Formats: sequence, structure tokens, C-alpha cells
Amino acid sequence: MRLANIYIEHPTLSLDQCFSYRYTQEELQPGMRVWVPFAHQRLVGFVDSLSEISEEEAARLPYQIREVLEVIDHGPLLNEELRALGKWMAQMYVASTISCYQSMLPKLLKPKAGKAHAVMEEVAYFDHVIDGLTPRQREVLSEMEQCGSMPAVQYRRQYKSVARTLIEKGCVRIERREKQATLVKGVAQTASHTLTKEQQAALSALQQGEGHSVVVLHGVTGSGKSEVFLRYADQQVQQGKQVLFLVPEIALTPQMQRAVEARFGDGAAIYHSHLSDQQKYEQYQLVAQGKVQVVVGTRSAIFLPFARLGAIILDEEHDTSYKQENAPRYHCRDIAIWRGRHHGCKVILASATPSLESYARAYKGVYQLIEMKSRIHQDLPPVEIVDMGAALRRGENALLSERLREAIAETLVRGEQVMLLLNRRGYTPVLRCIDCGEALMCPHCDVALSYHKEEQRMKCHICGYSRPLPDTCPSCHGTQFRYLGIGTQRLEEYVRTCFPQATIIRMDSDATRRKGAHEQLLRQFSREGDILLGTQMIAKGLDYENVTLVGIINGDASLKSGDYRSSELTFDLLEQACGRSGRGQKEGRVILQAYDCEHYAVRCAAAHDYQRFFAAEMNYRHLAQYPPYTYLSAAFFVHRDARVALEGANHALAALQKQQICKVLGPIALGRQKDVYRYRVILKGKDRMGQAQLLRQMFEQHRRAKQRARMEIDVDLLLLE
DNA sequence: AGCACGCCGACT
DNA sequence: GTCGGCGTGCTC
Repeated sequence: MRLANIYIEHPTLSLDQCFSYRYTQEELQPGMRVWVPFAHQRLVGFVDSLSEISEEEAARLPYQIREVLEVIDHGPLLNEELRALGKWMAQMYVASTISCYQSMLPKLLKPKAGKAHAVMEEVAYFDHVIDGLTPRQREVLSEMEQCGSMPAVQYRRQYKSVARTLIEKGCVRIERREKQATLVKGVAQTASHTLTKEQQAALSALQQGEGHSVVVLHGVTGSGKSEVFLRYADQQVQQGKQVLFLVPEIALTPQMQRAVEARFGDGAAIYHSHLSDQQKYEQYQLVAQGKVQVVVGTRSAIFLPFARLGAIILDEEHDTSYKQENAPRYHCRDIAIWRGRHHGCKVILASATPSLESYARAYKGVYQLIEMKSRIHQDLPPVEIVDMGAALRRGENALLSERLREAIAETLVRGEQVMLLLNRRGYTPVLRCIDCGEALMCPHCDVALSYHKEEQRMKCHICGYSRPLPDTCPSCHGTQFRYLGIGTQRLEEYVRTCFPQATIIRMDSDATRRKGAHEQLLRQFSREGDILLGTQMIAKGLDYENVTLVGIINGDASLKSGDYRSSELTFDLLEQACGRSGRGQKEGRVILQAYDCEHYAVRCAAAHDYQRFFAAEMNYRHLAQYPPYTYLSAAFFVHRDARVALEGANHALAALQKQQICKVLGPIALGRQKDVYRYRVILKGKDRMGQAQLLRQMFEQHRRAKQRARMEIDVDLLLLE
């Protein structure tokens, strides 16, 4: 009889194995979904392989074989490569195979979802302009005129308030048509530069060697490393291969998209989490059909079904958003390297501040290292460190030192632009009662509420809880409060009082919550802005030629996070921020305000000295035996009752006593978040797969012991949050 | 995760 | 007797 070996769609790790079913459907192939009976349920299953056994053999099995009820798909959803990848992920990240398959597929193709896909679509077209429109209507209409048409869904979502009126007035028309798979892309442009000597050298280094290898492309901001990997990609495409460009965030996709489209024009598609399910599904199909040569995308694009990859490029490879935050907690870089090996192609890890892990491997010769040390237009801007401790003793303002204030004034007089970075949103992070000294806390999380002056509310930055300002202190009924710390709202207010004539634009997650606000604020800044201030979202990638001063307000604040990576994160942030200044012909500069001015992360960032930072940080990691000298993974025990969570952690800890694979740290209590308590146990050792296997055993024991806390696993955890 | 099975106390 | 409370264990 013919047997299909099937992964059942089941959320438990303990059922992560194939179950065999008899089938008669001729069309059945590995990679297809089916309906199967399972105990008393009807579940979706994923066919892993097909086999054949005799009736006698079947009779000797210790279980009764049941039948496949129905085949869902017409063709395999996952090809052989991606199925093998899914299995590897399951081992590597201690997750069920089916959950890995699920995270690899766009929603419309996930096991579970039915098979019907939308066949019709509505498209919004620009029609004509009429008189008597409101300013907002005119603005929307001119945007429509520029792009010509867009899916009606997107049109309605993007322009909510005026979408209907414009349709009623006949300015925008909606047409229904049969859904066709279309590339999601923008307008192609042409650009071509001649390479500098250094770029030429980097390119030829890239071209050396055939087959798979991992390359760390370390180039300072503005060194033109994009041009190097774009050329390399171009050559791969010329050879009929496909290329995948990965970027950490959607906000960075438009820039990379423009750069890629300038070179590849119509053959390029984009793929990120903000596409609609239908769009993702279509892009997925286009890649599967081989109709796309080049894709620009975020993390999830690493799972697109390319047939013959010529290169995978991870831009800003050090960025932590390459790590998936929920299970399976994979790192996009690991997946890229796995696929690169499968396709026999290069994986290019590009960054101005490579992660310590990647650079250490390149340094040891495990990866190829290509360095680009000079900027094309200007040298990196000089950085001046202002000791805020000394400034405060001189009676200066805690937000803007005299030095920074003067520099802003000088820059504005020259008609140039300023960026101010403060990595904390809100007005002040803490409200403290003057009488008893208690801070106002979130009722659901163990953090202080932040004061948001604009809305006159207190907000929790963990769970989003918000409440009006208190009249009296909840613990002592005092009526006076002190506002401690600084946030972007307060900085904005202060900068306005210092420079009342300047146009100031604030960008943080409060200001960009509305869809399209991000782009709109940036457009406004490039048109008429004098000062752009914001959180780290302005430190990455922005490229404005007229910005000649970058001010970093609390440059060393992130050093205090207590994380083993805090120096690395601080260095990255400072170095990225410095890279925003002086990108054009004009000379730029940076003023860095900090308290811990002698810290090597601050010193090295100010000197733009990655190598020195790398050496110092590696020294620390070696002493403390942190990555890249070891691997860290963690088990979290989560429950609304703190005792239950702790009991789960202690139980797991007991099971870890007699093993030599790794050191065990913890359990420690992490702050309560959204009413849920979390305890964490960390495993630290040199055997990564051994750790993964150990965690799998822990999970099994946890289940068998009927522990009530939920256990979550994070392999290679990045942050000790 | 469901869902049946089974063992025990409460009640027409 | 029998109804139903929930702890236990299995699922090709």
C-alpha cells in the first residue's frame, strides 16, 4: 500500500514527527497539504515523503493506518530545498517542523488557510482634477496623479478620510478586473558611476573564488559599498541567476529598492511584511515561477522559493531586527548562510559596523573579509565629545549644552540642516512624587509610566497602557510631582524655545504611528525642515546632503541597559548617527553629548575606529565568556502567577544539574510585562547543537512534569532584555 | 491542543 | 443505580 508520511499541524513540540497515512490520490506529492483524521479530529497535514509497504508489514505495525481524506493543493507549496531547510530550522531553533514551515510561507499559503484565493481585484485610478477641493483632497489627488493607479484596498487604507469623497466626485475611479500577478515595484531610473580604486578592489575580491562562501563587506558609511554589491549582483543576473537583497526594516526598503531598480529595472520585486496577504502570495508565485530575477525584502523574504540564487546580500547585517522575535526565533543571517551553501552562491554581509560574531569569523578567516576604509566624497565627520557632567556643573542645560546650541545656530545661519538624536520617546520617562519619592508605575508591567505632554497622559512603553495624569500620588496622596529624565517631546519643546524661527520636525514612533506619516515627515524635512529630531529611527540610512550637523543628546544612555551587548549597540548607534552628517559636498560634523565620555564605545565611535572597538569589545567578551566565544540560549517560563513561572524554571534547572554541555545561569525574574511574569534560565557554552538538543529534552521534561507555565525557547538570544 | 476514558462522589 | 466532576494519556 502507498503511504504518505505527514507532519500534522499541531502546536505541540511533542508531536513533531511524521505520521503515516494510506492514500489513493495519484496526484499526491511531497510538499502538498492534505486533510487527515487524527485521533478525534480532522487536521491539516503537510506531506513530507511518500513510501510503499506491503499489507503484511502494515499489519505488523503497532498502530492502525488511517487514510488521507482530501488533497488541498495542486502542487507542492514547499520545494525540496525549503523542506530540508524547515527541518534544519526545527533542530537548530528547537521548534516543531510544522511551525517552521508555517513561518516560511506567506499567510495565504500557510497550512490551515483554505485554498481559495481572491481572483478579482479593484484598482483605483486617477481620473481628473476639479475645483473646490480641500487642501488634503488636492494633496491626495496629486499623489494619485503621480502614481497613476494603485490597488483600491491600498487607496482606501492610505487615504481613509478623503478616499470616498474623491471617488464620489469622480476624481478617482475604481475598476474591477481579474486579478493578475503583478510585481510590486516602483519606477525604474538609470544611474551609473565609475568605481573608485577601492570599490574596484572590493569588487574584484568579491569575484574571486567560485561557489559558496560568506563575505563580510566592512565599509564605512559613504564608502559606496552598495555600488560594489550591486555590480556583483548585476553580473549574477547576467548569468541567469537570481539575487536577493535583504534589508533590516521596511523604512530602509525604499532606498535599497530605488538603488536596485536603477540597475535592474522591471525585473526587481519587493517583499516585506507590510504587503497585503494577496500581494505576498503573488510575489511568492512569481518567484516560484522564475519570473523574478531580483528581490529586495525584509527578513521573511529569505524564504522565497528561488530556483538558482547567484547571491544573497544582507545589508546592515548587524541589525537586530534580522532576528525573529517569536517562535521559531530564527536569525535571518543563519538562514541566508544555509541557503547560500545550498545554492553554491556568495552570502555578502555588508555593514559599517559588522556584528562581533561575523567580524570575528572573518578575522579568523572562516569568512572572507573585504574592507573599504575611505568615503567617496568627504572623510567621516569630526566628532566632538561634550562631557555633560562638566557642562551641568557649569550650569548648562541638560538637554543642549552650550557647545551644541552654538553649533546648531551656526548651521542654521548657513542654511544647512541639523539632526538631533535622542533615543527615548515621550516627554519624561518618569514621574516621581515629591513627598514619598514613589514613581508612577504601570499597573500591568514592572516599569514606570512615561509622561506624554502632548496628550497629557501617562503611557506604558511596554504594553501601551495609558491613563490621565494623576492628581494625587497613589501611595501617599501627595500632590506634587517631579518630572525626571528627558524624551523627544521635551527636547522638541526646548529646541523650539531656543530656535523659535526654525522649522522643527520630530520623528519617533508616536509621530509615525499613522500610516505614511514616516514618508511624509521625511519629505517635509527635505523640503523645508531645519532640524530633524528623533529616536534611533533617524539614525539609520537617511541620506540628506544638506545635513551638516548631527547632535547626539544622550550618547551613552544605552550603555546602562545592563545587556552584554550594550557597548556594541551603543557603538553601532553612534557610528550610524555620525554617518548622517556631511554626506554631500559640504563638510559635516558631529557633537556627542555623554556622561561616560571615557568609555571605549564612545571613544571609538568618536574616532570612527571600528578595529579598536572590535579589539576592546572582544577582550571583554573573552573575559566574560560571552558570544562570539560562546553561544547563549535561553528558556523562558511564563505565567500570570509568578510562583507557577518560578516553579517551572526551578524544575527545569534541576534537570540541568548533571550535564557537561554548558553552564547554566539563573533563574532570574524578568520584569512583569502585560500582567505576565517571566523567569529566564540561560545556557552558555561552546556546543551550539548540544545546547539545542538539551533544550529539546528540557521541553519534553517540562511537558511530562505537567508544569503549568508556558516554556519558550530562544537559541542564540541576542539581548538579555 | 482536543477529546475520550475512567474513577469517584452526589443525587433522583 | 446513574449522572457528571475533572485528572490522565493518546493521537499514524
